[in-house]
Parts: sequence; C-alpha cells; structure tokens
Amino acid sequence: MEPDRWLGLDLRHLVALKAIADEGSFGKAAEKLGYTQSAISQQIAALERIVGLRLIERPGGPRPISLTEAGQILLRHADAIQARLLAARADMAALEAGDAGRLRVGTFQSVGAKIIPRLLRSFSETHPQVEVVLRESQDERELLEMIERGDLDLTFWTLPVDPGPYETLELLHDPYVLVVPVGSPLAALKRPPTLKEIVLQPIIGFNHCSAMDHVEVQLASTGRAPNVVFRSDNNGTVQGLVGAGVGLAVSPRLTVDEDDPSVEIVDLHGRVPARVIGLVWHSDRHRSAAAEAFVESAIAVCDELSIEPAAA
Amino acid sequence: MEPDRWLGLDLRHLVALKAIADEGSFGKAAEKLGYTQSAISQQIAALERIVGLRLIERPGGPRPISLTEAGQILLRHADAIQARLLAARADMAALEAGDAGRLRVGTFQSVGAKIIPRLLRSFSETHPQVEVVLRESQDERELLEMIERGDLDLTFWTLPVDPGPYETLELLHDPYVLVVPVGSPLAALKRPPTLKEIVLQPIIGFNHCSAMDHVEVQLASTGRAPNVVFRSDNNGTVQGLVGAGVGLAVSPRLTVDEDDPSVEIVDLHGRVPARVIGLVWHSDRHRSAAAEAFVESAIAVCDELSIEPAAA
DNA sequence: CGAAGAGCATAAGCTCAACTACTCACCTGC
DNA sequence: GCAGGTGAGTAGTTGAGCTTATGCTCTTCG
Repeated sequence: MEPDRWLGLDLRHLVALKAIADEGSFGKAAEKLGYTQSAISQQIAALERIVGLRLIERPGGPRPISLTEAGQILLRHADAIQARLLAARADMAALEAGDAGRLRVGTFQSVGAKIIPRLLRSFSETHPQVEVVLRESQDERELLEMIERGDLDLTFWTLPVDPGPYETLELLHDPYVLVVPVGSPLAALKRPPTLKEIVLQPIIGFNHCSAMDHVEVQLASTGRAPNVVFRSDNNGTVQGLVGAGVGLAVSPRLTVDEDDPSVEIVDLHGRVPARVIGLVWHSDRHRSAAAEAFVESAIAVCDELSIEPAAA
Repeated sequence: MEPDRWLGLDLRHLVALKAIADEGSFGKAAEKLGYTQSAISQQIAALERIVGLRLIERPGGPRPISLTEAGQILLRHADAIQARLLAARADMAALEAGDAGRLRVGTFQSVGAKIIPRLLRSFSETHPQVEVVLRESQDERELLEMIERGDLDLTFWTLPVDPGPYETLELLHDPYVLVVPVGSPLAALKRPPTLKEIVLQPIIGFNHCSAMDHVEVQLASTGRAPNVVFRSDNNGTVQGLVGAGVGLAVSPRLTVDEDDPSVEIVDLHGRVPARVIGLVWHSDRHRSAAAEAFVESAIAVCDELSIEPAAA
C-alpha cells in the first residue's frame, strides 16, 4: 500500500462519477449533488489525474458524453464501495441508537401466519432483553430494498433470492396443498388430483406474490390457462371464498387454517414444487449477537414445523 | 443517499483507523503513515464526529488503546473498502498498461506438466492476439496473494480455496495413483492395494505442497506413520527415485509420466480422494474478455483430459 | 451561413479543512 | 516524586476545492 496518488482519492470523486453516469451530463450531475458544473468538471479532472486514465468521453459541443471502458469498470467498483459505506453507516446508526437489543425483521403475510407467532414466543422466552420489531410488507421486493438500505436487520423471503449483497439461509420447504370446499369431488379421490384436474376448476388466486405467480405458471404449463375468478392478498379471504364454494386454491401449507370446517385440505404430493422459506440478511453488515440468536431460534422453530405436518 | 456528514468521510480516515488498529498507538500509526501524532489524533476525532460514536478507547496515560465495538465493526468495513480500492487500482493499472491483450496466469508444478501445454496451444490458436504470461510458484499461498494484490489475473489452484475475495471454478478431479518400480509386488495384485499395504513401504514425498500433505494425512490415518525416505518438489525426481527402487509414491495422475519404463502406475480406485483442480480469480476485479476466453479454453481442455484417462 | 444555445474547460479568488509544531495533561513505573 | 511515553488542544500556515466568470467547441435553426 505505497502512498501514491490513490490516497488523494476522495469519496466525492466516486459519487460524482456515479452521478454523471446516472444523469448523463456534468451539469445535471452538479445540480443533483448541489455543486456547480465547474466543481464537477474539476472533480472528474482530479479523478482522471489520480487513476491516470480518461474516464469520460466528452465529444465536445452539445453531444452526449459517455463513460470509457475504464470509467465503466471504475464505476462498478465505486458502486460497491458506496454500498459498503451504506452498510457501515447502517451499522453505526444501529449502534448509535443503542440497538444492540433491537432487531428489525421483515416478513410477508404467508410466513407470518404460522412461523412468526411460534418463533416470537420461543425467541422472547430465551432472549427477553431483545426487542423485535416486525415489518410486514405486501411487496416482497421492498423487503430486500430495506435490507440493502440497512432499514431491516433480517427478513424472511422465499428463496432463491435475486442477486445482490445478501446472505441467505434455507429454513424449510413449504409444500403446496389444494384447498377445496367441503364435499368437493377432488377431495374424495384416493390419489392426489393432477394439475389438469385442478386447472379445470375456478381458482382463487393471490396478488403481489411471486411464490403464487409460480403456482399459476405451473398450472398454465398443463396447456390450459387457469381460470382465476378472484384474487386477494389476504389468506383468510381466499380461504373464505373457497369455503363459500367460489373456487379452489393452491396454497402453501403454512398459510392454510387446517381447523376451518368449511374447507378440506388435499395433499398434492409435490405435484407443485414446494416453496423454500428462508432468512436473508445483508452480507456486508455486522451480525449482532441478537441477530445470530434469532437465526438460531428460527432454525429450531422451523425444524419443529417441518416435522409436525409429516407426523400429522 | 442524503448528503449528510458521511460525505465528509475521507479515505485517509479509514486508513488511519486501520493503521492504529495494526500498530496499537496513535504515534506509531502516525509514523507509519508519515504524519505527526497530532494529525492522526485529529483524523480520528473527525472520524468519530462523522460516525457519531467513540471508535477507540483511550484509557489515558501509557496504557494501551483498544478499539470499541463500533471501531471493530467499522474497521471490517474499512478493510473491505480498501481491498476494493486495491482491486480498482489493479484494474486501472492493467488498462493503463494497455493490458487488454495480456493475461497473467499463476500455476504450480503439478498442474503445469499436463494441462498447461495443451491449454496454451489450444488457447493461442483461438486467441493469437492474447499474450499469456505464466508465473509458476512453489509456494501456493503466494499465488493467492498475487491474485489479491492484482499481480495475477487468474491462477490454478487445488480447491477448496481459503476464504477471501476469490471466485473459483472447478475444472477437473485428478485422482491419485500409486507409482511403483517395475516388478513391484503391489503392481501384481488383482485389486488396488490398500492404504495399509502402501504405508508399510518406503515413500517418496513432496515438499511445499498442500495437496501432497493431504495424501500423507490420509496414509497416517491408517494408524501407522508413513516412512518418508526422501522429499522433492520435482515430479521428475520423485519418479526417478521410484524407478531406482528407493521407494514408491502416491501422486496425482496428471503429474506422472506414464511412458516412463522404469515405473508402473497403479490405480487406487479412489482410496485417496481425488484432488480438485480449479481456477481462482479475484471476485472484485474486472474480468476481461481475454480472461473469460481463457477460462472457457481451460474448461474445454480439462474436459478432454478427464475423459481420456478413463478411456485409456 | 451566421447567430444562438448547450455543454465542458479553464482562470482567479476565496474559504475552510487539515497538517505541523509546540504545549499541556495524564498515567505508569522505577 | 520524577522521568518517559501517550493522547489532546491550540495557533499558524498551507493547499485543495468551491464559486463566479469567461472561453471554447460543436450543433441547430432561421
């Protein structure tokens, strides 16, 4: 690590490069960052002096500028460095707020129903000093963004997760079951119904749920588009509609209320691949003792849950 | 990305934090970085003002300082950022030198013998404009360090690789074979000899080779320490000694010269787990087109090589 | 074809942050 | 209690980077 010109490199230089790449011009970037155009021009000049290469191609006149290859490569590094700084900032903010005993956990509805209550009970027994703040979101992508920004420490998620600065842990496989009204002929079969048989029936579907989209793709692969007569994001509503005879639903087992007398649950025996529920966290952020403990508790609770249905 | 105090953060702050952590005192860190003690003290004060937390515990007097929890967490982020900057620097240096057509590849002896000649021939036929610079090292760890510093673009390696900023690709499994003098009773057996039978014989071993250490651990696991009568890092020497009847050797198949009339090669049928040869590169560095092409060629050549011995 | 406009570069001046040099306050250990 | 080593504080100077103002280049349009 010789003390060469790279030590003169400043974060503002990288921020400026990114702003120019985003905005497409020196002037817009300057405006965005609250500088004058001249300042940005000088910053880029300094940056190019430091790395020794032209980073931005200025054709002159009102023609649009573009990043050189070196500029593009450096921009990727700059992005990574800024992301890492955000993670550091989030860690520091958490420590500053005295958050050693606070854990912000993201969930979505279908995982909330069965896993969360048990997990919270078990976790708060073993770690009463840790305050768990739950954040439920309809939009699953939002949860990932909050992880990336450091607004959440952990989140539940259906794996696999999109590429990003994430670390993941598989918790359990949640098989899909068919939910039908009491007395439905599909429930009377000795064998699990085929997808073809299911797709002929009216279906109650979900919105905003990638795991459910996945089911509909499976159904559509039979060659016949499923007839979705109603959509809701509330599992209770879906199950109520099934009970009322409006249609049937293909739901993850963990979301269905098995004590509901108006419906019957039919095992699909893997005809639709089980969804995988896991935990996701920011790969660059510090894992607090509380977070580690929460993960451990989640593993334990999910182990119980995956054994139970098999025994039942 | 609100323009808060974090934009005032400077790389020198992080470098200073790291220097203090390494040296254990403000003064030593200042000396190392070429500043006065006062400058370092002010830098840390500025850094603590930015993050809003005390990073270093100063007990006062000549008692040693220590990092607070926040300091340790921030230090890990700082290390990652500095590593990423080094990667960026290496990418820029490569571009500056007009290295689009140069590829620096690390190897070690045992992979050099069979794979490299074929690979270089095949690669230079398809990519004549790319200059490949080979760097062979006895010390395998040195190769990884050179990858990390950006002194190498790719290196061969026996997987798995130690944790670090690396990306790896498995190329082939190279099984171990027993090399014995012509006429050895072990070669006359109908079945592959057992480890117990091997360990009773005098062994020719290797130095400086983690893959070979692994073999000796396997042999020692029989309960009897192998009797290593000679060591050499040169495969030719080892094979020569076997041919001269000094002992026998357990070598990866790719390192042995099968045309040597003074020795016989005995298949061990997996009694010693095969070593895995792969390629390693820096996960944060830019992959040039030349590097991508080289990896492709390596995959193709190794596929051929792993099929051949099975057919032979 | 010339004027207008958009966009980056450059020059000059100013501000402020950071370094050096020096001093002080503090604690340990002999 | 004093010497030695450690970090903090203060004053002064230097320099990097910002703003303002201006210049240059290329395109567009009447």
